[in-house]
Amino acid sequence: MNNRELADTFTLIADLLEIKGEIIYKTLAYRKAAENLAGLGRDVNEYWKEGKLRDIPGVGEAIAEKIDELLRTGKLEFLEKLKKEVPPSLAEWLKVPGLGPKKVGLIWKTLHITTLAQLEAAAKKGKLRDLPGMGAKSESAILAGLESLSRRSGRIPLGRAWPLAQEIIAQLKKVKGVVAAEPAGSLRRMRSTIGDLDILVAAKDSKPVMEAFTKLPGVVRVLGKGETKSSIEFGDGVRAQVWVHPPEEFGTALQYATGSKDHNVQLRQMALDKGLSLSDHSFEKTNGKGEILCSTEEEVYKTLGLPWIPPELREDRGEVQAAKQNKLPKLIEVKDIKADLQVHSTWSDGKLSMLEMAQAEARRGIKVVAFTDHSQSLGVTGGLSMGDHKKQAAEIKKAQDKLGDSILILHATEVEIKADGTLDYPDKFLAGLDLVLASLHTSLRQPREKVTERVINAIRNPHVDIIGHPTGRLLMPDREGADLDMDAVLKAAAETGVALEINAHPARLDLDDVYARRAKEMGIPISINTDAHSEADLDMLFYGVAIARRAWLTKEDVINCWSTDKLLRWLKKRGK
DNA sequence: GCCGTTTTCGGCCCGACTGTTTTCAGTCG
Repeated sequence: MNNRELADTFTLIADLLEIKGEIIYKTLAYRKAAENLAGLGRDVNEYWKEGKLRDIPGVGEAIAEKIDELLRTGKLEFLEKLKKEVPPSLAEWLKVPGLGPKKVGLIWKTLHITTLAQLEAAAKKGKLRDLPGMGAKSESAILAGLESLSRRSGRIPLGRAWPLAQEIIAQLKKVKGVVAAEPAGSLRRMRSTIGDLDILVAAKDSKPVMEAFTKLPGVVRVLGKGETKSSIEFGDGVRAQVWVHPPEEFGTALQYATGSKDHNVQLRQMALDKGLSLSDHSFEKTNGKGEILCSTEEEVYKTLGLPWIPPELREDRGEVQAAKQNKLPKLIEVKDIKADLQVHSTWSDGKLSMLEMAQAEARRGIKVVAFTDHSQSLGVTGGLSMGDHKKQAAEIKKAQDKLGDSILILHATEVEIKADGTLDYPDKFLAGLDLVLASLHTSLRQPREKVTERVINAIRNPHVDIIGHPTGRLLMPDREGADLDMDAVLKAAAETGVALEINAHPARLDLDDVYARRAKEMGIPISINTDAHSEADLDMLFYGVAIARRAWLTKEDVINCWSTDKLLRWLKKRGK
């Protein structure tokens, strides 16, 4: 069982316990443990082997025993018993917007139904409205929720949420009296996937903002409309929520709405230690009268005696401690990136010629571009034969002459790590290229040992410089990555000094922050690349930088920020 | 069920919004 599966198991336990009516803090404990397992960045099996399960935050005696049983036997007696008490299909009901554990429990216990289909049928027959505490409105809300659930497809990729949020913000900024409008929540923290879109607006009068917000184009449902908060749903199931606060409270409000929840818990505790109670409105003095208003986030953190913490770090992963000690990293920024080491041209599946692409890069201040067109076995992309590379080299020479010293082109390849674990070109050939990036595109569903071995083979190849999008996951469309033993992969990378990529394309964002941070801690160089196939793709770089920032990376950690000399020396030392 | 420079028991965020009610429960973030 891997981290994800364990996390899912504990989430299921939490759901079922909540429906059963167990005290809320017990279910919270299971959820907390599940969250920490999912975001661990290290294989739980490692903790288990070392007998250190309880080092995992949120894992105490009872949950450690359950993890142990799951890892030993693949089963959990406790859960099997629980499933007999509470039908596991009821956990699905909790995903219906507007349905919580209390109502699920009530409907299940009184009507003796357990599936979503039965729930829908009951609502349509008007059987829900007579239940205690429910009426015709809650019944139609459940039907609307069921419909909305069928439209939704889980979390929204950042690459979809971000542009949509920018559109909404642009609309809201046009409303009279709006002083500021900003993304908040996981969107502002730049998580690779977002639950709902959170937006914060500063304005004295909230009414016109709420009017404009609930009438945005594409809105199919208004889920709520109040004085300080409203939420809407778009046709594709995406939900957005807006808070409106007066400008003098904007700092506390933005801080609050940005989260994460756990980060905020820490700040509130710090506030209490100072005799202050922190809310989205202000700091209130706990002893008597008086409050401190903050119009900016800087003031909020300053009041707590902290430097401002970048939103990408606010995940309760040690950032508050680091801020206290004034040890926050100076996070990488887009302007620090001087090289793009995975770019495609018309030689394979790119839209532009190498010259056009290099010019587009140069316009964006990039000094080195590596053309990593696909290798021969990836037929669908028009992968290059070794003969093609000779012709490509000639074209690079021509393009370089035209470009002068505005930008340096590297003759590179995105070489396929084939299903049998070998690379798509012989070593001798790879040795002649300026840069070799090796990636998985095929046979991602191989068993863990097999697919891990493929990647490690590539890492151990002396001619490979970078592993591209290491897990192969896709966010748009949603496709899980290979079942890699990331501990083994990171270990091999640390030993050989090969760089691991954070692929900036919003469809990938691979590595994600958790592994990128571990890679940094292990001294593995990171490479952030656009994987651009068109000029528009070049402007997606900020997504990759955002993931790097979430991973606490500085410009020193990322080879794309190095001077051209340093980068070339590094490539040379790697046996080129 | 977890956790502890408020430490082995007693907290664990809490306010906005909605619907079904007449003072509150459930959901959500």
